[in-house]
Amino acid sequence: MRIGELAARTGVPTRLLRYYEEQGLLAPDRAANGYRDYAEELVDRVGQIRGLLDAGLPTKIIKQVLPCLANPCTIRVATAPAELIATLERERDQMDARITCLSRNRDAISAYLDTARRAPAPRAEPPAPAPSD
Amino acid sequence: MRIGELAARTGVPTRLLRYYEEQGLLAPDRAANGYRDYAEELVDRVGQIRGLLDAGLPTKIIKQVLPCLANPCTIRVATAPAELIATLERERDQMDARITCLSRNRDAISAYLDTARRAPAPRAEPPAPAPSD
DNA sequence: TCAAACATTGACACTAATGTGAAGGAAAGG
DNA sequence: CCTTTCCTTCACATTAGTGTCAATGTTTGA
Repeated sequence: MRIGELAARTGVPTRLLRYYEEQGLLAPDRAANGYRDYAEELVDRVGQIRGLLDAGLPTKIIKQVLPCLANPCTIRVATAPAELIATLERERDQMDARITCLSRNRDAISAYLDTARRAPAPRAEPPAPAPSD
Repeated sequence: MRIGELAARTGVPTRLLRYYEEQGLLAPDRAANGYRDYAEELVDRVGQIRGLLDAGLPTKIIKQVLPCLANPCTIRVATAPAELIATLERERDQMDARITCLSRNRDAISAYLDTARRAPAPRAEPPAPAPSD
């Protein structure tokens, strides 16, 4: 499919799809006229890119991670030198840390919301600057 | 304590501590000479800020979230108008999505690492361009 | 067939957010 | 006095994402 259709199906602007390609995250074929030609599975790929970016991973890392996640069944072990393994391990550990931090804070927010909902929302008061507790 | 000590204890450069203050995430007192005077609990606060930033939350949101998470025991319900509640709910949902995405991909990476480790790391081969499966 | 309407291309520049570097000056303390 | 720490301020770096332009390709309808 061409870039317009992919944009429509993923909700990602054409401009951004070209940007991702520039960053090495996508590598569509080219038609004879120079138009990009996206394979069907790139629809999912774009979603995955969006998710990872939104999760805080930089494009440089996503570029390294994507090839390992593209075909879950056909993992390309052959393309994994020790260097990449190390990068992935580092990244996985960072993701673990991120998940932990996010979970903790999400729980804290949830707890706050629970408490706040129990009390009636008052008219806005001046922010209490750390009550002496 | 002064900015240098806080930087030493948190590992966050003084420059960045001033930046966070500029963004409204920290509001240390000032000594007579103009020096910033950080309270003890701001050590933890800085750690929390770093975690949230690394988790992908923008400073603008952290600024709203922090007051609710600062004193887990002394939650300031009074300062939570409906608007803030809505913001927090939105943010919590986004954090949920982020956590889900991160977890999924972390698991995928882990699975890849497991497989890759089972096979000997070969000399780098040309990247297999999506084998037909 | 011709032309208007629309999609795609590369390219340059720009914004917003996070983070750094460095200059120039003032305060603290030996 | 001299060094260290701190102050403000301006500028810069990086990353993700957008705006826009002129040129070319495609589609469609008169």
